[in-house]
Amino acid sequence: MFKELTDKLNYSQLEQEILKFWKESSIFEKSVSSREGMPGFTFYEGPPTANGRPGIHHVMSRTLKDLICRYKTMRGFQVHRKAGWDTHGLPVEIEVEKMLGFKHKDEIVKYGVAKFNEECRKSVWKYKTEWETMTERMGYWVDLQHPYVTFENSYIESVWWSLKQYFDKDMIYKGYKIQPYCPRCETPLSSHEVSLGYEDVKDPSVYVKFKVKGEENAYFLVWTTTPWTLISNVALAVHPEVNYVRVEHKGETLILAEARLGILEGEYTVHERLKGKKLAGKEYERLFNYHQVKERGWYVVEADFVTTQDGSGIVHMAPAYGEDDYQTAKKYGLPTIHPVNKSGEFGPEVTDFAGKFVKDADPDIIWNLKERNLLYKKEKITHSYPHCWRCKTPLLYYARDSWYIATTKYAKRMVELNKTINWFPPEVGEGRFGNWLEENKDWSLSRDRFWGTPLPIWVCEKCGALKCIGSIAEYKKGKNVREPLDLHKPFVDQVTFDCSCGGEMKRTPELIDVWYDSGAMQFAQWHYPFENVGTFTNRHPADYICEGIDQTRGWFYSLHSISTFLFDRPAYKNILVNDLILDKEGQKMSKSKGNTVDPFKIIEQYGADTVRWYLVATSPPWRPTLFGEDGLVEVQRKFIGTLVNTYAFFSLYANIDSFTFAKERVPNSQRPEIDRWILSLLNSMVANYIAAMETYDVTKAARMVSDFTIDQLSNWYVRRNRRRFWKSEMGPDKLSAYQTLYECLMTVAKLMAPFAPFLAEEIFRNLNSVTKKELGESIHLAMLPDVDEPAIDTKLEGRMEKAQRIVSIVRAIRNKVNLKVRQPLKRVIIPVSSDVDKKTIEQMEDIILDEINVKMVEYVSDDSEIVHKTVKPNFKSLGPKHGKMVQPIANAIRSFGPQEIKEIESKGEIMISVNGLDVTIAREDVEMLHENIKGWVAESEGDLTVALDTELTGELINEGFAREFVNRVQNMRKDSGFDVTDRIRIYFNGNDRLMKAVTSLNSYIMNETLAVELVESQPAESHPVEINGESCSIRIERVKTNGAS
RNA sequence: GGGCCUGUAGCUCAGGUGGUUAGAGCGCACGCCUGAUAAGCGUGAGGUCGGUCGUUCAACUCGACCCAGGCCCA
Repeated sequence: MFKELTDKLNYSQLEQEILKFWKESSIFEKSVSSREGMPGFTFYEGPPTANGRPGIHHVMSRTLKDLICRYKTMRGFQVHRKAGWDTHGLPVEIEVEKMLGFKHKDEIVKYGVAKFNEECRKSVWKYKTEWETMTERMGYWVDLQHPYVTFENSYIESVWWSLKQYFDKDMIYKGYKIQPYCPRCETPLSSHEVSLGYEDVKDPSVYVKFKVKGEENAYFLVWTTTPWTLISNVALAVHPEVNYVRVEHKGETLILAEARLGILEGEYTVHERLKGKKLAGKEYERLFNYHQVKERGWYVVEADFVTTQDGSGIVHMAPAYGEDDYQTAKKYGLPTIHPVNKSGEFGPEVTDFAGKFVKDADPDIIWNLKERNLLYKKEKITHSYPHCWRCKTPLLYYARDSWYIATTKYAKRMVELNKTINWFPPEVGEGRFGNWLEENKDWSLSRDRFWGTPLPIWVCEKCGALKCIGSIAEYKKGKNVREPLDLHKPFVDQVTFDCSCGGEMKRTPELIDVWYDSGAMQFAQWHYPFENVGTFTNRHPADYICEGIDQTRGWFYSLHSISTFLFDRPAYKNILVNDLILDKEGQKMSKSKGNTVDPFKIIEQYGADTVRWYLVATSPPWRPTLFGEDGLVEVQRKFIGTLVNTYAFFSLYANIDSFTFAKERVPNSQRPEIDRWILSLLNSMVANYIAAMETYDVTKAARMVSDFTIDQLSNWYVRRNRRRFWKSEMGPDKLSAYQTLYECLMTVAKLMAPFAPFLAEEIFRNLNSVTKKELGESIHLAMLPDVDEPAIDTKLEGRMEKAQRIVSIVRAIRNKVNLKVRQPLKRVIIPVSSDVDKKTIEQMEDIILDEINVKMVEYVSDDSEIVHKTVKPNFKSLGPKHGKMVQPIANAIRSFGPQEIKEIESKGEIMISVNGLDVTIAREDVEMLHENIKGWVAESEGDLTVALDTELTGELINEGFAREFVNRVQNMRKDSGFDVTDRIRIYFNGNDRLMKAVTSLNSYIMNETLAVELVESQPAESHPVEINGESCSIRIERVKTNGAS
């Protein structure tokens, strides 16, 4: 027996049962082990950061990861996928700090770094459980039993090994970097944290005069919103190509960009116009002289980043406090002045403002300038400025000591190798990622934190020599190595080495960027090169990775950068990028807005299949997806529900008929046309599906499966063929019907399996448990079917489409003239232009007639008098031939009457004169339309026209009554809860007209309703029923019989 | 300020090597069909295919510019 399902299925419960089956039968493990010896397909898991609960967007990317892996498995690949956890970094530290109630970095030191890191290590697993639960529940198959964990010694050892490769080639150096920094928390923030804390604030907007050296009364006019950085000014920057002017204004000479003259208040006279590059090198007088420096400064430099969008077109440079400033200073060898301590206060040497928090010193500095007549004007400006998301302190940009990887040295190679990667969509690879590589900057590697992979560089206190440790073995040669080994702070900091100079080498205190951790997973996940060298060789690069677009400059980059340097090849071959999930209003989901979606709740409510299908089918992954529950309801009702119903229909009748697919497969050639049609469509779909999947167009693939299932399989094939299942005797025709529907269901299940693995499994197992046609115990061990090329008959597909269109036209006519489909009609008239045309429709006649409840099709040759034809210009063919003449010619064609049309049909062309020119119009230059048929109700759609004979004879009316009668009886059967196979007795009574119809067609009625007897009576409990305006009463009762059918 | 993406019906989305009549689903109204279907079908209302300019016989489609939204960067 096939297990019977209903569409009232509890999907969540069903999924739980399937999860149990997968677990108990180790199906995931078998899906890998059963492919031993087959070609490999490697997936790299981007490790989730373990600092928060999984969200719906994680369900999205995990669905995409999973479905490609399942698909490849079903195509015969052995798919390797190892789970991973990103366990280091500031996010973890922040969680722990919150837990311990810390507000300052110092508190961690006081608390003890060892204890703190121990808390971090524990904190990670708190979230891991939730992730694992979600992963499992949604059906994401990844090897959770053997994950890579970035804090494990073996992982760190691999990371160290790779850093040493860089170090040995002289690719790691120490330099300065401008970093956003919270002076209150005394910590630099990552860019991600910075983006959390933008707020609109009012800042001073001041125009300052810098006196030009050697010129009387002449000043550069300079704009800034951070007056406190003026203490550290060392240069002014102009754009070399921008026009600057020297103006006479209120008795002074000012220099500024011509485009910014509008900022001057009052009259001015322009004396000179010159390009920025002409100003380069000009010296000016320092505003403040607190610091002595060696380097030359205080002159005009050229810089491309200068704009005339705001300010004066001359930019003040304080290399310690701005990235652009810093880069420019490096280029020109300018001095750096950094008089601010770690709390954001001026040092004692800044005598006038010493000890003041820099932002608070702004008004004093402005006052100071004003007194010295160096202030042009002062305003307020509102702009968005980053704040610490924890304590709301405005962030400062500081130059800080930092270790770098010289990625710019191999950036070109990264660009080249990127071109060999298949990006989906391609524009992310070319644009966002490609441009990023083109503008590559050295990788700032170090972090001044506690919980992370320590930078394995030891520095000699005496001679400054550097030593990079690349393995645990090397590390153990140091002093004070503690067992058990823990390659974290503070233990690594206690280890020292002897320098050849006799000095002692101590570790530089920094950690490395967590992005390096995750980027190293391509080898560190197998502890390469210390173990698994072969595994690494076989599984690098990855065939496939998939993450959110926010990883472009994160993981996508760290993988690519490291791989390019270490292995001179890309880390991944195919990459599917997914965009954000927004709420249904298109707003970003955020906890503060309260519009986030709890994935656990959603999955329990709708089932993982529905959620997965919805996320993939609703819009391409690389486009932002608007998440709305209405969409989930629709997916479940339409696709999932329809499929379950189709299966339920199949199992209901297959069980009645004991169909088990035991008999041999009926060859396609011996199946009825409609079976061959659906099988043809099915195979066409398989071909299209594979093509879409191979280019990672998963949305297209999913949509075609659901369109096929809903429109063609359920609403046409099954509906058209119901009678074959429940009416006819078991014979070749019925067998063919069962086999065809079975094949469709099995194939649909397989195609949907990567996307909706649970229901696919249920259908597969239900089907296969009876037929045993597949060897595997799970659909996820099965192979996708090959395309059965000979089964594809595109002509047949075209014919059926035509039939469907004819049916649709007739329904429209019936609707218009108010004749319901239950009323049989005599004939339809279809004009045909050729024998081929006629034959095409003839082959579909049975289907058409049955569907529209009409007795016959009458074909009229389209040159018949009654067919009213028109022609339409075919621009596709006329255009290239006639160019500019096309419009007048088109007008001439539109005015063709029956004579011209006849001529063009018989001779294949016609000569006409347009604007005095002779033009030949060929058959292909026009589209022939049958617009109407004289004397009939007709409708057209495109090149198809159908007319309906609406005349009703007494006989037809009788038949109409009979069909209505059957309909009422069937409804009563259903309402009474009778089995589809139950025999019944019908008692009925009505007026003469009705009685006559019912009696004359009683065998038809009995046959349709499985009635053994049709009794004319006036029963007491009969139901009053109205049929086409006539009243009658009907009662039915179940009859006991021996045996079925 | 830069890069990329998006803009098609009230909503969610298709479509296109340029061809004159732009589609589907949801929602609304009316009608129909139904012994698998809380489904389906038909009809109606609903579109200057974001705007301008250009290329072309012909632009929703190609190009330039602009506007709006999003993401990333600065």
